[in-house]
Amino acid sequence: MNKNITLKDVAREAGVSIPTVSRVLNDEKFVSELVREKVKEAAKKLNYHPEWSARSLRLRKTDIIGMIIPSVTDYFFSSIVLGVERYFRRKGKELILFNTSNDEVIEEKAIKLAISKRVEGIVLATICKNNKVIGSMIESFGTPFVLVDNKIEVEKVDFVLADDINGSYKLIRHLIEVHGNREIACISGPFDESSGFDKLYGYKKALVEDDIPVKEDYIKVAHWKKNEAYEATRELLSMKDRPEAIYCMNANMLIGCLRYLNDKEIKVPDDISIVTFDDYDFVSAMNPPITTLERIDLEMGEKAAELLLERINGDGGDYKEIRIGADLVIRKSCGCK
Amino acid sequence: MNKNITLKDVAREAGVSIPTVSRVLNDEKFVSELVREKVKEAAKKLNYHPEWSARSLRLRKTDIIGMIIPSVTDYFFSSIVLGVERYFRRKGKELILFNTSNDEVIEEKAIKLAISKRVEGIVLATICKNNKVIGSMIESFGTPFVLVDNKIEVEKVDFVLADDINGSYKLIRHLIEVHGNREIACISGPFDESSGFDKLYGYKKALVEDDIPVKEDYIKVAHWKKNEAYEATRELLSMKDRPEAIYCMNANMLIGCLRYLNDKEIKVPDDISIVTFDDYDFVSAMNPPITTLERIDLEMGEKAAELLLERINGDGGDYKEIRIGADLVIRKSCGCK
DNA sequence: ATAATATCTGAAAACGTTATTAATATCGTT
DNA sequence: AACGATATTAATAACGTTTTCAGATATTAT
Repeated sequence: MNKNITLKDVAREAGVSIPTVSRVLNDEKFVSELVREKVKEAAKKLNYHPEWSARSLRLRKTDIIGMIIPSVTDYFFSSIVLGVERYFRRKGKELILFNTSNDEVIEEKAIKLAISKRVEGIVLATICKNNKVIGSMIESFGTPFVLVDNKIEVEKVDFVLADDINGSYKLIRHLIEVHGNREIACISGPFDESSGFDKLYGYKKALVEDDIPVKEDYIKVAHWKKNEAYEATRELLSMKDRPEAIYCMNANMLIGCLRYLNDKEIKVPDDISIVTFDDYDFVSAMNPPITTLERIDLEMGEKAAELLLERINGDGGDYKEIRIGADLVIRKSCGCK
Repeated sequence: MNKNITLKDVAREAGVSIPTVSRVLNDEKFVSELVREKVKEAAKKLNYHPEWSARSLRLRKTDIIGMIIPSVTDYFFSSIVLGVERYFRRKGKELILFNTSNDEVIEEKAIKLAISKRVEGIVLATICKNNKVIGSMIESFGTPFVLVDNKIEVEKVDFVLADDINGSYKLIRHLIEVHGNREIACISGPFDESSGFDKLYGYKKALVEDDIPVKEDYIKVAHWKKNEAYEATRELLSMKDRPEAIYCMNANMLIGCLRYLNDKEIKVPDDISIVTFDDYDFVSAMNPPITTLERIDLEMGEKAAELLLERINGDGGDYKEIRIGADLVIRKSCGCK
């Protein structure tokens, strides 16, 4: 284990003072070519790496961004992480990842931890619902936040959200207009999360437009979970007025739904049509491929990162709420050829 | 933006000296109950958070781990990230994520960056092949490394790897012994990566055991990629001696393969059998569900984290190479009922 | 009562960097 | 040749913590 090389060592090697080395390495002006060369050479020779905690202590900036998500193995969130990471990598900032495992307590701790690590900003996909805790935490710190995916009641924060209402609306309208479906069920997220609420709103809006009654029995809340969606599908298919189509509001619930259909050898789209909100690689590899909406997760990640950086740099202006829309991706599971 | 509260502020508030506050907050001995209470109260009142760059500068430890992977959106890697994150979270360490996008140059930069950030250790899933650059970089730094997924020629490093040979072997033996298949093709990773090489080795070993000739035409290298696997599947199915079964060596290539089969409406397992190496959520939701091996990615992540921590703490002992094995998960795509 | 010991507290230094300020060298102009 | 302006360098302080180390106080033993 070789002892760390510091500016002091480089300075001695190059025969100059410490600040001069610092100036060279930070590409500042007011240093002669000769010295510049000497210093660079010495730094290279000694294999110098700056001590970043000293730097950030002095500069009062860490170049670190916090990213707090429920689950990195969720297709949706890992894509957002990619978008955020990619953006900040180009800007010379690092990403610290916090995986809350869908646990509100862990989420709270993660926020506190991130703050105490002096991250410059936080991208947060919260699972918090009506709970005011997170909101007041956010407001009590000076650190900028961008919230993705879910909207909660909190001031002075930017939002990057999916256009849940219109996405749902488009999917359901397709089933109605093109396939003449009227008996359309949905496997839903919880309504106390904005994404669940809005997706349901879009679903209802599409039905109401053709005076199709909204049957409460057709709305199954599966909390974005595979297992619950499996069960929900079972219930839907055992109804006497079995639906003609099922709309899954996320990829996990699609998986649960399809598992049930496979187990019972129920044919898609002959026996029942399926549509889902999120397009991931495997969605198009299904048999049949599933009709869905374009992917927006990467775009959401990049946009969130962009907003956060503006806010960090102090030129964010008014707080924004950005909705990212998506067009239909029509495949076969809805009955299209 | 409220100015940061420091030990100094807390000390003044509590009417004690700075070191005393430090001692209280770090739960050290030699401080009276009275003072302890006063300080804690003051810290809470002022909402004190330690300045972590100062702390790590003084303590010469950062509590930060670097995690370098090719792609966080890959099912395999995101699970490893989860395993690593979960382990280190419990140990009070943070995870900085580097996504190299399968680019060797970015990977090199990521390593250097991680080192200069003084991470205490690095979990690396390298895409490096015969290239000696990464190896010599690793050896030149004092920072502990654990390499996952891929093995390269490098000293003084721990490895956590899948038991690629036996996994492949089990899958192919199942096709041979249970289904009597002899014409078995594979869509493979590149052979200059250990995981590709070893998986191919297991595949051949299984064939040779029954004196089944290894046809080079049946081995298609698709570099773990969806698109290339799509093309490979096309080629395989247009051969005059079309195979009875295809073995996909990772989930991405499975997706590409299935996309082609769906496009051409080729039935699994009636027209062709399919097996794959990795089990992910969607693999069991396919129609039919795909026969595969148990998931080991989470275990790999946790194990890698464990080894790295031992190494950081200096009680790692001899360098290890750990192989994690997995049993078959038999579903319907191989022809089983 | 005194000495010895255990317990508590504060002053000062150090970690490695950058910013400020001051000092020196260089140059062109008169 | 002397002056001021400018370019280059060095000395020093500061960022917020923890770690000596020494001093102070309380406790116990003699």
